[in-house]
Amino acid sequence: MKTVLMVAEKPSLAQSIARILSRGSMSSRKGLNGTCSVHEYTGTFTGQLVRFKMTSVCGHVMTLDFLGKYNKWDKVDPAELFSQAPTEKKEANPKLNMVKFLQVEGKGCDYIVLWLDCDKEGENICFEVLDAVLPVMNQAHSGEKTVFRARFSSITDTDICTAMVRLGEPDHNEALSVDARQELDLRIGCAFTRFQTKYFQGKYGNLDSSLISFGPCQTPTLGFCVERHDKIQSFKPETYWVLQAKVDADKDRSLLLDWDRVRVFDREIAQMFLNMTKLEKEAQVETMSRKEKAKQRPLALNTVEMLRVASSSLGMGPQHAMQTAERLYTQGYISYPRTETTHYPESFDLKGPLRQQANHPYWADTVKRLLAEGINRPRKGHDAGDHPPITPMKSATEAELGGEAWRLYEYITRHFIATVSHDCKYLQSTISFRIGPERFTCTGKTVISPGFTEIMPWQSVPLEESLPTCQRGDTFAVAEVKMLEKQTSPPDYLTEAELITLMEKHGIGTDASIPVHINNICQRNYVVVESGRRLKPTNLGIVLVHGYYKIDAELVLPTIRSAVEKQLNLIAQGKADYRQVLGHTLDVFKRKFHYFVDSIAGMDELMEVSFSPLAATGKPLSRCGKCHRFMKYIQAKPSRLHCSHCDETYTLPQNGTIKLYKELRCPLDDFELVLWSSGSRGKSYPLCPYCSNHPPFRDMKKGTGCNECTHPTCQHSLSMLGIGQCVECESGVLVLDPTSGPKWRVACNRCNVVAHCFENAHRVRVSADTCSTCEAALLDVDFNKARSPLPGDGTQHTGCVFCDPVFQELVELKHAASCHPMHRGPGRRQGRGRGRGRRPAGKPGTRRPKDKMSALAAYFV
DNA sequence: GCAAGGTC
Repeated sequence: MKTVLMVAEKPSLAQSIARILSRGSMSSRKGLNGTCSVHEYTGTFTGQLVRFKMTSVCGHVMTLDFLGKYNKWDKVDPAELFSQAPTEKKEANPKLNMVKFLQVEGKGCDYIVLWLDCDKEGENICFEVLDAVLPVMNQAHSGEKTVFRARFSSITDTDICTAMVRLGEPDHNEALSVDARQELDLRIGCAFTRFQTKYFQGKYGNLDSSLISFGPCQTPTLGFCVERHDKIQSFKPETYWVLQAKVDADKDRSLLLDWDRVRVFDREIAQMFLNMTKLEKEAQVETMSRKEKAKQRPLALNTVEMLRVASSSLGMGPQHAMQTAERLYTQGYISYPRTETTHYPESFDLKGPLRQQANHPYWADTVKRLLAEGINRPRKGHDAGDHPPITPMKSATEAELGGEAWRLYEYITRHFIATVSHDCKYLQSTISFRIGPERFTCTGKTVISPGFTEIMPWQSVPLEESLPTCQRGDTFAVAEVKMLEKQTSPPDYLTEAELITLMEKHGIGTDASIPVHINNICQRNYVVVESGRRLKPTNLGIVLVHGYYKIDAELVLPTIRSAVEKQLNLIAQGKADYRQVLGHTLDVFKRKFHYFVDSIAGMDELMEVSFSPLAATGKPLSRCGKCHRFMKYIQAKPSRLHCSHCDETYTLPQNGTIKLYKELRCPLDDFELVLWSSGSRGKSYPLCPYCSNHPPFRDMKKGTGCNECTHPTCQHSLSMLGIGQCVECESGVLVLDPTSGPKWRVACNRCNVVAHCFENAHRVRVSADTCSTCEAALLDVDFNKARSPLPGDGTQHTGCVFCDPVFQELVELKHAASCHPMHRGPGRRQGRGRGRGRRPAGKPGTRRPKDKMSALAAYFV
């Protein structure tokens, strides 16, 4: 029997599609990466009985990057990134082992059906999948077609089944347009980012951003925020005047009337109108109208609208809202949260999800009534052909979901119920009056039926008293006419919700990437989120945008993305050649880049005003090995040492603190050593600022400390303080932390393993002798006389931390704590209680530390 | 160390 491999874009879709096509009779298993599943069933394909294997990727299989040597910032001129620097495709997520997985599953298959999302990115992923799988599939008989593309517009039985019988071919042009986009974004973004970062970080000490980035999406996003800032700055309040009239409606009620001229900006003219009306005793009714109006129920929910409401009403940032929504999705509470679609397919079962909510403590009444009286068809929205609108899939309570997730879920559910509710109907009454020569109006609204506003009370029509019934010619006594002086007020900073709307309008980013761009400009310290989730640009953000305006405004205009996308669409439609468009666009931006580089002084003038030069920043800390003067420690991101005499800057490891290390010097370059520490519970090691930036030995990497230095005799080096191979990671060596006493520690120089050794020793040295069992270096320990753990009166002991029975009892394995819990990666085990984390000595199957010399030898390869 | 786009 022949086998048909089918591939969707994400695991959840593979499952839904397989369930539809197999009519529920499939067998499922996890793939080798633990993330993607394979669903198998038999059926017919091109008239024969076959075995179907439905699986998925996880988004893009490959990502584009420069060849390794072009990623060395100080060796490559950013201008080379436009053409000379070759690019290569790498696996997008090496942990998922996607290529291997696809090849294992694709081996021996005869046909492949591509079920990737029906957009350009999906089309591109089709070819990534084919590149991986075609080489291992069975050879086709001559002329036989083996590659098919399924095109579907929603995940419904009819659409999926129709797609299966109308298979087409993947569209190479669409895929190529994505290849072009990837290459443009990479080359342009990296060139500008590297140039700006190096230029400004080399001059200023208090930029407070480790990166001065540029990108066709993030830069215009920042541009919107600064544009609003500029409007606020340049705003000049103007005084204006309005007339306000009050008439008596009944004995104890008066109506406030609005002036039809709204306002005037000339006091004397306002005064003239006041004079003409204030003596009038009566207001005459010119017209009275009553109209039934409706406030429409909302369109079904898509991602962007969810993010807007999450920010403006729930006070949740887009990134956080998206993470919360993803969790609700993977736990089965809501449907797929990334969708542009606001329209339910005709066949969509709306009552199913609604019935789920029929017993919910908060909205059972509304839902039951809707089910009994019949739901309203949702409004016709936009169908982007991706996924159905965001819909609650099962009922949940606050206790079950907890705080944030509940609030988002509650909103999604109320919104869903609203979409199948009726519109809100209200009566709008308008009375138009004349007082002397001037006209005034009064409007009032009364609710006829609340409709959806019952479930979305924040959308309710505000309660107002109904207006009196009257007709043309009726008169009301004027109680008062007065003139009010007011001032125009500046706009406020842009809210996140407004920014999302602007980005969507200008096609900057996608539903999935909009939160990422907003997050980027926050993390790079270009804007800060203020109360009400308003985005206020920082000095750095303002200077950058004003600089672009000065040099080349196109770099920050919202059209930069759409202009390029227009070109890319020509490729997708087959109207332009991929190479030509790519070459031409790169050429345009290369010219822009050179012009930008030549004109950078224009941006620098603005920088000078807000930021201090390197030489004027920081505090003196350690001595330079070249001129022996003090270098200044610049704490602001990225932290570094600067020698103003030599005009050299030495970057330091980030996310830690730096101290002078006993005025000790590096034997190689005479620089004073500093001590890097990740916090009281973490790791620390000495570091030579010069070696760390210019590694003295071929095997040493940049950015490392003395604990990775292979100097044969320096007392701070790995050679002198190294003990043995790390018990967890492949390449690390456990090194004695010479500063850790009296709570002595040994820490891996690569991963975050830390072993707490001896609490009450006043001296610990690494011996030249090695353990006869495991060949790790022995430790020579002098314990405190009063609190020695040794039997009898002994205070001195030499032994192996792994094998010596005395030491084994004293060693406890932990993981270094980072400065802040946020910096800890996922899934990292934290230090455990005494005992459990201890190394199980000599237990079969556990990895023994390699001997010290062979571990060291690995460094010299 | 960089972009933007998928997805986990």
